[in-house]
Amino acid sequence: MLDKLRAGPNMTVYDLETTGLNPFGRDRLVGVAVLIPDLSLQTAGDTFYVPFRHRPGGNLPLAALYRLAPFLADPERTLVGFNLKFDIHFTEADRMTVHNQLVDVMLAAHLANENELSFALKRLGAKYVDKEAGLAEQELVAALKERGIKDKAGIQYLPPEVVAPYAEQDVRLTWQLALRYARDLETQGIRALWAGTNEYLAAVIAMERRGVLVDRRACEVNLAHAHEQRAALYKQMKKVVGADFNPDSVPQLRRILGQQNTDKKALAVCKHPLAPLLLKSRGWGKAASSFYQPFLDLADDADRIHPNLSLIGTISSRLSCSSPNLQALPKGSTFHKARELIVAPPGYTLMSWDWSQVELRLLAHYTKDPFLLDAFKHGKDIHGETAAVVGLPRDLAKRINFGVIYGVGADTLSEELGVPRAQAKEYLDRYNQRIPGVRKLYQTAQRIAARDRRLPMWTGRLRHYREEDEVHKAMSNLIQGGVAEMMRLAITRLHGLLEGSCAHIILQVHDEVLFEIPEGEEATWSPVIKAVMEGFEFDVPILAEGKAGRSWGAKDMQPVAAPSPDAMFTLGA
DNA sequence: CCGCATAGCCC
DNA sequence: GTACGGGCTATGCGGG
Repeated sequence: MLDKLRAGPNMTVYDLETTGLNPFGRDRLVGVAVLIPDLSLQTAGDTFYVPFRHRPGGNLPLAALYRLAPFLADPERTLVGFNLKFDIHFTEADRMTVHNQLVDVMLAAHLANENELSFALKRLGAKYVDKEAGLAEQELVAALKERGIKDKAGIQYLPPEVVAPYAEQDVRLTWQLALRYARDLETQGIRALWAGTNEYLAAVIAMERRGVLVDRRACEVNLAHAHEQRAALYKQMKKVVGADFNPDSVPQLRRILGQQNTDKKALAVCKHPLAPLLLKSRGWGKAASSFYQPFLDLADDADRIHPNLSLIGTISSRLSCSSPNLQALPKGSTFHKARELIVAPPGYTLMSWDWSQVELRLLAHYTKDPFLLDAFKHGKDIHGETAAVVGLPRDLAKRINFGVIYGVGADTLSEELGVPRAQAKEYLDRYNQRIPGVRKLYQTAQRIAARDRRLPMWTGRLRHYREEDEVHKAMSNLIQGGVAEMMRLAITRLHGLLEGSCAHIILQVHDEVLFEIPEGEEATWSPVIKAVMEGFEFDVPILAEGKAGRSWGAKDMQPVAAPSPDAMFTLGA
């Protein structure tokens, strides 16, 4: 195989079998499937399956695995795979570094159609390559079952010759899909975006691998405290109710409170003596079960959490985040102290950089509305200006500004603002009268989406519309997707600039980037980060603000003195 | 065991 | 009459 790798094209199709799903824990690769493609397309290419950790034996020594290392480290070579994040994490768990150019077929599938019901290799294979693409896996599952193994994680207990046909079919499917999507994306005119998202993938893989450091001791203390609080509150609530009950059961609460709605908003105005206790109990419960406990469960031996950052998790091209969802950590309240648990390692500072009102700025760019352009070009307070022209308090204006991006209607707005429907309608009418560009963009975007069944973001990325009833989201998609594309470009650029240094990107939260910066290098990197994040040529300036501290918690973070970078980096528009 | 409903957290 | 965009997770509950 090594000879053929050397003699063949500078391209490897690569797929690993593993003992499980967690490369940051105890799971390791079991075998390596490789396809050496025939770029003339005369043949299907040669496939190999090399076993290393099968329990029945028949393995090659790990020394043979490391002979792949030079190929994987070669920046001139291309690595083709399906969900390469997975394969690369496992490759690196065996202390090999991947510096190939990446081509991820799963990302192509998402670019081609973000509405795809499943992005599983077998499903896409069956749909676009071969109806029987699932057969090899069925045989594999049957072989597992014969041996009383219910989980695919048991693949290591099968002999290599049983696994090989399955593993080799996966690389074959991957390659066939790669060819199929190359044509598809070419037809759609978005082939270049595939290269762009593959570069971004490399940055995301690095973020996941580094992960974030959690303060384990503080997690344990907070968890115990939350449990104590919850237990004490239950005692009080039991007295109020007069019997045992389950505070997590909505049907029981409905009976006790005598009302249908038991959510936070309803409880806030509920006169029942149980309501305030229940609110507190839920607060502590949420903190314990959604944040403190998962942090402890998911942290590795070095107290680092490696979240799953999915590039196919949203239709808008944002990242989604799971295990845990670090994009949804509470910003701070009486109960939740989750962000404070994300801390800087010794010798480092955490830095957070976020864009200021970036969605509204992109909205200004698209609408070209004089009011919005003027406000942002002259650094005015956008919510204050909106309040002045619409004729309402600033905090309500702020909420209208967020609402219009989503295409808010009078009903929702009246609920949101706590004013009568007629009043909300009046606000919206006045908004549209004084700032007419937004409504116009809403209609234009919707018209294009309905007519073409697709809508391009400013980078060319497409949002595809299957159903007519989705096109009302067009403007929102355009703005949210547009910001996500800005973030993709900024992160890709920053990843390149930080490579080889001791400063690292560790997380991205839609319009915010979190860094670990070595102490003393803050002033070195701040201008670079600021310049990249502000380096967009739209019709209004794009601004980024930095904060730094020992944890991600608001009270630990201090503003970073804002340097005025030259326009060293431009990401176009 | 799984899907749905409800609740709650984020941008 | 329609109409607030995009996510993830925990828990309970009812059907199979």
